[in-house]
This record gives sequence, structure tokens and C-alpha cells, in this order.
Amino acid sequence: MIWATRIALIGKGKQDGTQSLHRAVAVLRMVAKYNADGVKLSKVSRDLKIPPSTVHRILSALVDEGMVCFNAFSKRYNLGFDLYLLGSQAGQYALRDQYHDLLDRLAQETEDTVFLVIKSGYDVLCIDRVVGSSPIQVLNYDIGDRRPLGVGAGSLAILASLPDDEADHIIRHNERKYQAFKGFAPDDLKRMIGVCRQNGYAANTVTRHWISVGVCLCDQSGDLLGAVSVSGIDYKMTKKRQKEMARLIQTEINRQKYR
Amino acid sequence: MIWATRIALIGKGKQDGTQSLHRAVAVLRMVAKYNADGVKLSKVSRDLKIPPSTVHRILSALVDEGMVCFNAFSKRYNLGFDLYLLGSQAGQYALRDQYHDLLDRLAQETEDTVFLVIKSGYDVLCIDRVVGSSPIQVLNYDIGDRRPLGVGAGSLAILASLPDDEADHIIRHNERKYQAFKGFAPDDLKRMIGVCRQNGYAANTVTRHWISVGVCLCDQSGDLLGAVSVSGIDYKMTKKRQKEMARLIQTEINRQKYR
DNA sequence: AGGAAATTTCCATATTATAGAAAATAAAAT
DNA sequence: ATTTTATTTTCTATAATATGGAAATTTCCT
Repeated sequence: MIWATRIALIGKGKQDGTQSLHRAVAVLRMVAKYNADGVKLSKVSRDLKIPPSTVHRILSALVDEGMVCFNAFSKRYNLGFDLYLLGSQAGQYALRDQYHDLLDRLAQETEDTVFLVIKSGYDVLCIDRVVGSSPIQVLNYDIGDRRPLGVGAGSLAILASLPDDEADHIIRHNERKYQAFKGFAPDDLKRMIGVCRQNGYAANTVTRHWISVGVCLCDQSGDLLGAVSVSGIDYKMTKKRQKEMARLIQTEINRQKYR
Repeated sequence: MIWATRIALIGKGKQDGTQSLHRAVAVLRMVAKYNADGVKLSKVSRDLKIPPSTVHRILSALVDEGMVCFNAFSKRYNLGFDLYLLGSQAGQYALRDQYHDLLDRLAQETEDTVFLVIKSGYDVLCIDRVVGSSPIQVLNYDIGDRRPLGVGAGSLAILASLPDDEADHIIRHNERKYQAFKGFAPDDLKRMIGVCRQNGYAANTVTRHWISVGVCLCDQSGDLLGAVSVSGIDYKMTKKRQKEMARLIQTEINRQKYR
């Protein structure tokens, strides 16, 4: 009987007792996708390939919880008020909206791709990205992606801004994860942190084909909020331009503060 | 066997196949509550009276989905980025943040309680409320509460702003729900709509002990966004003051537009 | 270092989520 | 108007899954 279980486990995706939860989230995402006009039960059922009776049960429960609301007239579902309130409570990501204009301006001025990242545990999380007008763009890093702290310009800027003991602890913890990135071994990182602290900005010149420059973002009292970085194709990113970039980012950050 | 099922159904709360979903939402709300510092699994388990292994499974699934994030260092859970993005997509409630200042100002000026409501199907939904400084306040209506369209000053203002056929349809649909509110029978409502259209604002003078005044909120192109209302104790709300109130609300709405 | 508490994994079991069927309702076609 | 077709909703037997106890592991306090 043990083996029968194991085999079933291999046959169909992991059997970890979370099917209903993943389905509920899938339904929620579907409602979000069509939130502008609302979405019908039948569409959700067809698109997600979940029987109507099951979708009905899930949607009703989500309505109960205020995560979704139901328009009895149009028979359409929309996102609920409680979901909005819940999202609003995730203030750590509000930086995204506060600094989106800054990214827009930087992308326009530099013509390259601009990123906004925040510290999230031992990682950095990309919460916004704006693509510039240059025909060649560096898009290896997307909104929602995570990187171990230190990998990437913004990520390095943050790591370098931390006290030594904390940075060391993080580097030790991430040791294995770094192996997936060429040129980011613990010793490399420690050297890069030193350079970054001297320059006042982080430059990632390790990756092939492109170069990134990152600067930390702090609040009035100097506490770390995140980092802004710009990535461009390597031949454009001379040492001189890297410095200009860092200066430009810093200027825009200061400008944003007095708004 | 059928009866055994029925009895089990009565014994424990409704057995509708949504326990896991409701539990997951409860966990999510708990994480939201302690989002500032993050919350530990053990606390969630204790507070919600769900065994640790179950909470662990739910939290892991929520982390998978990006609804929650886990700090491996502190062992604490916080709200996730995807939840923030999901909430941001519920743009219909963004009015709350856009007009909160307006409510603040109105509450200060009137010293009474100010409400912001939006149309939601056949109902009105209260998405914000600010309490003034007067010692007696009307707090019968809270954030997140629903009322059938027409019941309450803001609610009535919205109903009166709709085309006749739509208003009639809504009134017919809500006929039963109105029975829970004294003085809001269909005929009463139709009369009140007429008065409201003449005055240019809605006044709810039907309820005992307090009176509310409501004005519609529209965007630049004249499309309905919601309504703002003020409720005060009846003896303060003379006919004259009602008119002043309506004027004041309208003034503040116009002011907010040019910001 | 050692003991207590918290977290995480494992898995047999009972409970619950599931989906088919059918009823009720709504929409479309004739 | 009347039928046909599609969609939503209820119901329920059953299978599949969520459950929670137990044990292993890690973390936190003395």
C-alpha cells in the first residue's frame, strides 16, 4: 500500500494536500485578470479546466471572504474589497508606486532598462522594471524575480550598505545559491563590496555582454528602502558612463524625495 | 447513511467543502495583521487553533503562490508581492486612497462622520469612513458594510443619478431587502429620488435620531464614481444646515479634482 | 552544553473536496 | 411565443485529499 501511494505521487503532480488552495488562487488570479469587466463562472471553469460545480464552490467561498464580489445582475465576478485592503497592508511594496515615475524618467534619460529592487530576507526582489528606448535591452531580470543578495548591481548596492557582520552572515547563508552565478563566489563578493563602498555605487561588470550600475534608496532617516539600477549593453557602459549613471540615479533619487 | 451525513452536518458548522479555503484566508489575514514585524508559524497555529503541521502546509502553499513570503533568517512570514499586485489590480477601490484626504477635511470642518460609498451591483459598499470631533457621532455604518441602493444618503444620491429604467430595475430587484429598513419602501424611494434630483443632493431624514446628506462623486467626463455623505445627530441638522452641508461637500469635491 | 520550544517531515486515516447528475435559471435561436 | 442551448446552482456518493499525530530536526534559551 505504501508503494501504491508513492506511484500515485509520481504519476500526478505532487500530492501535498494543497490542490484546493492552489485552485482557489488560480481562480482568484483569473478574476483579477478580467477584473475590468468581470468574469463569468463558465469562463473560469473552461479556462482552468475545473468543473463548474467546483468553481462555483470556490467562488462562493471567496465571495464569503470578501476576496471576490459577485454582481447578481451580470452574473460576473470581480475582485473584492477585502482583497484590496489586504493588498494595501503590504506596505513594503508600496515603494513600487512611489518610485515608478523615477524609473520612467531614468529609462527615458538613459534609454536603458531600469530596475527597482528591495531586500527580502537573504534575497533581493525585483518589484518594478521600466524598459528604455534603446534597440538593445537587458531583460534578464523580471518583476517578481528573486536573486541572492549580492548578485546584480542593485542587489550588491544593498549588500554593501549592510554592516559587515550582517553581510558576512548573508554571504555564508547564500554560499550554495551563488554557485548558479558565475563570478559571484563569496570572495568575489567581498572584494566587490569593498569597491562598491569606495565608489559610493555598485557596478556589476562580471556578467558577459551587459553591465549594470546600482545605487541604494534610503528614507529621510537614512534607513534602507531598496535600490535602483540601470542595465545596458557592455560597449556603451564605459567606466566613465558608469560613473555618470550612478550620479544620474542619485540625482533622480534626491529629486524624488522633494515631491 | 444519508441521515448520518445530515446529522454530522448539523453538529459541526456547515460542511460545504470549503474548510481548507477558509482556513487559508484566516492564515492570510493573520499574516496581514502582523505584517509590520512578520509572524511566526507557532503564533498563527496557537491563535487560530490549527495544528502546526496544517499551518505549515498552508503557509508553504501561500509562499509558493507568492501571497506570503518567508524570511528564513527570522522564521517569520510576511505578506507577499503577488498579493500586493493582486490588490493593486482592484482599481475600483482606489477611490478610497484618492479621496481619504477629502474625508479628513470634511470631518474636520463638519465635526461629524463622513462616509465614502461606491456602487457595487445592486448595493452600495462603504469603502471609507472618517469620524469627526463632535462628542456624539453616527457610526451605524462601517467600512466594508453593504446597503441596498437607495438606503442612506450617499446610497440615495447614487440611485437618483441613474437613468430611470435602471433605477426602477434596481428598486424592483431590491424590494425584499428594503423591508429590513423602515421608511424605504419602493414608493418612498421613488419620491425621495424626485426630491433628490430637484435639490441636487440627497438627504436621508427618514431614520430616527440622525440625518445624513450625500452628494455624488463623478470623474471629469461625468461618469459616476461613488458618493460622499455626512451624518450628524438630528437636532443639529436643520434644513438650512443640510443645504450648507451639501454645498460644502460639493466644494470639497471640486477642490479635490484640481490637485 | 543541555533542555525546551518551534519548525519541518512523514504518513495512515477520516474528512473533505470533488465532480457527476439533475434541477433551476438564463440566453439564444426559431 | 416556443423550443433549444447554454449557464448557474444544488445535491450527494465517492474518491481523493487535507488532516493532524508522531517523530525528526532545527532553533532558541538558559
